[in-house]
Amino acid sequence: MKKYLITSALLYVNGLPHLGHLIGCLLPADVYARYLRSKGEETLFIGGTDEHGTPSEVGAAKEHMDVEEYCKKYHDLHAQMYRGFDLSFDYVGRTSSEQNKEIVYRIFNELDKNGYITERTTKQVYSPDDNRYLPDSYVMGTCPYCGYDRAKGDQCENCTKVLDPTDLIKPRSVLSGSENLEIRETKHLFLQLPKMEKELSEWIETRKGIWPDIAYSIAKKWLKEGLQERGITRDLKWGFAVPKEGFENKVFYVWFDAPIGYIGITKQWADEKPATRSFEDWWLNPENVIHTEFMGKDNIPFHTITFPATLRGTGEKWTQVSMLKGMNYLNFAGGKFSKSAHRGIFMDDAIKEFPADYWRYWLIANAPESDDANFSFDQFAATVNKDLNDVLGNFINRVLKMTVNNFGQQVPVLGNITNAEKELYDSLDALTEQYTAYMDKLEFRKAMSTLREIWVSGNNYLARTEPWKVVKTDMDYAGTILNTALNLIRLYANLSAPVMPQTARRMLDLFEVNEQIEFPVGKMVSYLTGLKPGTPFKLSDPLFQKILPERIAQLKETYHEED
RNA sequence: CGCGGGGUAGAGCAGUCCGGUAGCUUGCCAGGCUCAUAACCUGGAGGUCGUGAGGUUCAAAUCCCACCCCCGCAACCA
Repeated sequence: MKKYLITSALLYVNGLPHLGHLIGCLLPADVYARYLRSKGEETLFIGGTDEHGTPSEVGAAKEHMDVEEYCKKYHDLHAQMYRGFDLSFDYVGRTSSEQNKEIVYRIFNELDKNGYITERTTKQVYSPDDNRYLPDSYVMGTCPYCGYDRAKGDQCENCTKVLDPTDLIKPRSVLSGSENLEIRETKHLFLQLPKMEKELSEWIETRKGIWPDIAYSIAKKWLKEGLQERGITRDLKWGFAVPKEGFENKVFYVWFDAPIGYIGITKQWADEKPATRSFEDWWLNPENVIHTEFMGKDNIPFHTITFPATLRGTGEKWTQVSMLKGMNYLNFAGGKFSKSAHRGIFMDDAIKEFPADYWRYWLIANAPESDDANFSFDQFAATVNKDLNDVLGNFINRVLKMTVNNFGQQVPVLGNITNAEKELYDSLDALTEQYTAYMDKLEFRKAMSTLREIWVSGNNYLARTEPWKVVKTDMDYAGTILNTALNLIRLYANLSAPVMPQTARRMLDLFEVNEQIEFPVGKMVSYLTGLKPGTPFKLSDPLFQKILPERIAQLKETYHEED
């Protein structure tokens, strides 16, 4: 039996994650992981924070903290928010861990041995006043082409020309504003991607039609333009020291050690219980592991080109990515979410406003799969009110109350079934098969639309059988209808659990059965006759609450949503 | 002519690969039902499918060409 390895892109530790990060990788990965587990598949779900690099050093300085302390602080905050949203990671690790260092060194040494690492001297901007080398984008100045005075050293945002820091007129440091800059020569190590171009190209070709278009086409684009050697070291302090003579005072570039972090974090997980776990089972076991990666579209080149090249270059049999889900961006009120400007909705605020499942359902049902999507409170409220309250919540409520009023607080006896039940079974067979197919293909929007259809089919069944009338003439059949409807609640719990784990648990716990979540497969009739007659159930408050117009207006104001 | 994605009812989307009477959700209107969270079920109105009195075809949202608009990316901000 193959087993499933699921990784969500490691978010940069600087600052707090917002809804865009949540839907970009964390949440879809979690839904998929929960789906697979509930089907009984052996699943390992890995996540964590990406910590090395200039932004961490700068961020730490701003908060007058030691870099390590700073990263720990934000790592812990991230992890706390992941728990708040019920993200079921098996381990939330760190790219700065000892385990990752070990793997990074192992991979680097293999690459070096195999001739994929070369040295080259480059010119780099050094700022004595900041006491550091500056990445190109940390140098600002006047664009020589358009005269824009806030052009960055890698590109002018005004005229879009690609620049070198040395092109800028009156260059200055973004950090200190100092114009006292030097160009220093510095030696760096480069990964020879061109050597692997052909091999990568052939492999990517096999992913056509399997990966989403956006992932395949971005990878193809890079290959078409021709791969270039890529620097994997930096002149920084915060990072893994490069284990090579002459480079001891340099560290690996974040994009070299970040994806390797998936492996390092798996080792962190394994090291907690070395008797029963090993990272080799997952990462050096390509024949038996299906690896699925989730990421935002900006991450696609690194996951389709650089990271696979890094693993291949070692000559070892690392587990490579099988399926890759690249998401577009979620925008807020027509603009972008922004960490630096703190614009949009951040995960810590979101969880204070509404239960995790409200967000989880809306985000997955509106996932930016084919294009960038927008978040607005009007749409959010409309979906929560209609799908969750009216269609699902109200169904559960009406069934429970009707049963209590006619049969007491227990599941009535299932008597003879009629065409109405047979047709319900048939339609649910078809719908759940479709739902499963969409989940397998990671087509989340379509999966949610099908799940909703499944919920609607319950209301439809009641409209057709009219149990409120039947109770007056035929209590046996009325019991059969309500037995079926109660079983639907249990079925819905199991089907909805990957997206709405808390709600699903509450639904299942209405019945005193003490069951685990289990994803329904095969013929639905067995799931619709599973509750034993006489099983007691609870009445509970409605599962969801509507978001009223005043609340919407208030939220728009609090979060500065523009119309 | 940098590259990629997108432009389909008021809103949000599917359909485009493999041409064949334009579909879903919401909103709106009407009817049904009255068990339920003013909920549920059914029906209806609403679109010259970005533009081109373009091309191919018996037939184009779908294929080809040109142009326009929006979003993102350009390898040192993850």
